[in-house]
Amino acid sequence: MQKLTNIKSQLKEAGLKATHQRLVIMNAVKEMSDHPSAEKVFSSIKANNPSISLGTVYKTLETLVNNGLLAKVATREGQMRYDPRLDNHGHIYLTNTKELVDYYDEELDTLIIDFFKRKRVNNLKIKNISVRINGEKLDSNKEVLIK
Amino acid sequence: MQKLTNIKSQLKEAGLKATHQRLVIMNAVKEMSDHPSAEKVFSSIKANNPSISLGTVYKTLETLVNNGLLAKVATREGQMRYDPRLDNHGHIYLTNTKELVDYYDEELDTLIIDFFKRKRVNNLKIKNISVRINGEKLDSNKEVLIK
DNA sequence: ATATTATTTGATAATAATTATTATTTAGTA
DNA sequence: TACTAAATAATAATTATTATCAAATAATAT
Ligand SMILES: [Mn+2]
Ligand SMILES: [Mn+2]
Ligand SMILES: [Zn+2]
Ligand SMILES: [Zn+2]
Repeated sequence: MQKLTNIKSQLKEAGLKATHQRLVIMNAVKEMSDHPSAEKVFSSIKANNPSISLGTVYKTLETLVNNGLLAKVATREGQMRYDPRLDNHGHIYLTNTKELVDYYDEELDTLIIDFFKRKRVNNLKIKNISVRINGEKLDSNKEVLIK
Repeated sequence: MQKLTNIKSQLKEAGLKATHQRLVIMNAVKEMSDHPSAEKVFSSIKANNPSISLGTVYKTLETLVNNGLLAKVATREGQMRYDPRLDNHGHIYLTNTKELVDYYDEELDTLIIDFFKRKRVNNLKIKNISVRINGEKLDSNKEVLIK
């Protein structure tokens, strides 16, 4: 598993100890494509790592976020999810399945960036602008796609 | 107070009993311009209405949302806030002060709507699209404004 | 106006998600 | 291989929110 070696160096680079727990948790978030919650990460790793506690999962995810290795995003219902993609992108939240799907579109990015470039922003330091699409997944077997 | 009479008819129209609690809570959300949490609504009304309980505030806000009289929006940190504005609009979340500020812009709306009109949307029924701006408020006394 | 009744409320308990505490363990270093 | 600061496991605590249910009340009928 070459991936774990890569994660190991990411941790080192961030000045974090490369513990087994961090490797496993970081790897789990990267493998789960739908922005897992802490609970989801916990249950995905527990078969192979029964000794890792839920508290450690929460604390580790927080550490990874604070050190810029993961992003954190709230669902419309207010639950926190973890995102291995660090670049700015949008999300589609499927209200019926609670899936959170990435949405990338160069053109939309440009459109929005250009739009705000033309605006006067008073008393605000913008950190990021994101588009969120809420909707219902129609066929739960098929993928959601906007293209 | 003419406002309360108006709220009363909104409640009736929605098929809800116009209770004192509902009038007071709805009025409080409308008066507080920064999308209050249930706790904030509770503390804003408790001086004049010491008998209204926090549970009632939560349940009433939920009822008002379910009947289309209020909207509900999660902050980036996952807490729920209540919004008296029902039309589709964006929000600016001020991470330092936790204020949630409305952002209206016709032009941006049109831009986004037109953009998605040109897209193929597969297996998804879009309910709404919103733009969220996260940033830091620079001077806590002055207002945030994008124009 | 009063009685009737389905709804709503207040008090309280319960739950869900997350964070804190602390003794024990471990990764990185010497 | 030993040392030590940092991390973890187990557990308790907290925060935000929802559920329960007996008592109160708004809307309707008399
Ligand atoms: Mn708008
Ligand atoms: Mn929550
Ligand atoms: Zn994402
Ligand atoms: Zn708003």
